[in-house]
Amino acid sequence: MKVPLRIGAVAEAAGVGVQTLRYYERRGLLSARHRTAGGYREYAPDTVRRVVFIRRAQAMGFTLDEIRALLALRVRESRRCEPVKKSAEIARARVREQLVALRRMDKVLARLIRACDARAVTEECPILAALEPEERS
Amino acid sequence: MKVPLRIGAVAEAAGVGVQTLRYYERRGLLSARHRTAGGYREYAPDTVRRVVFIRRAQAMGFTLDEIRALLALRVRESRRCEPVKKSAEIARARVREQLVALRRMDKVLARLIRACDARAVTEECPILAALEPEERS
DNA sequence: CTTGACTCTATACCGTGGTATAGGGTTTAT
DNA sequence: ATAAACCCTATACCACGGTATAGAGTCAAG
Repeated sequence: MKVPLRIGAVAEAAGVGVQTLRYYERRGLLSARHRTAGGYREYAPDTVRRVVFIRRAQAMGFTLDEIRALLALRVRESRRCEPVKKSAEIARARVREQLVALRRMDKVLARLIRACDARAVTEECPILAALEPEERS
Repeated sequence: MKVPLRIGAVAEAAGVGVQTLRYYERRGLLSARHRTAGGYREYAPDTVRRVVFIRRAQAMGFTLDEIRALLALRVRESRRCEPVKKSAEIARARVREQLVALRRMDKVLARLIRACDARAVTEECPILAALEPEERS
């Protein structure tokens, strides 16, 4: 693998598509330091690390905008933890909110599915009944 | 409130926007039985119930496509529970998958945030460090 | 110097569930 | 008869994170 890398090599090494890298560039998460005379992007080898960083942060629930901020922090002030921690706390709060909503859904669905099994043959489907506005409650 | 209802009355009664109702129509969840000479949609009063049904099902994690199927089932064979139950089980499986992923995210984030609090002043930010591909592990 | 693999920009499109806007027509009360 | 309030279609746009396509140019090996 040669230095500097071209977009295809970076993409393959990081396990993403080339379109994705250009998309990250548009979103401000990535930039090619140089271009060849013909306009080809040339990347330093540590660009691959940067892309892997992005994918990992995504997997943890950070948005691309948040990751852009994290990357800026990483470059500019790697010893100050506070802003990064704040970002992580925001991401975690979002995650926990979704957890609460999903747990509620899971409970309701589980209950309805059980009701289906328990119902008598002549009764209405309990799931559909539960979705109906009370018709003659 | 007159019968038949116009789109604005249905929207208000169900607590949604008129655009949303037209959107549901395009998606096949709703249809106006008649039109006036001038082309206005006219709805039966139980359309409001139908829309409330849709919103409730959405709140439980069904997609609009799934809800369309539920509505068809509701009309055609309200005593047979099986296909509805199957739909609910698919929805629940999706919910549980997301729960697993989110719990994992929550754990990782919690650990990293704690690590931030625990670290010595001279150390690198543990969150950023965790996102890095191992540089010299 | 040609060929094939690669790259470039620009633009459109995907899914999801809508919302907003433009430019018009209808209904109903006064 | 007119004006307010409502409705119509069609189209574009929003977030989000990309993917696909068209049409052109470039690079490297043989």
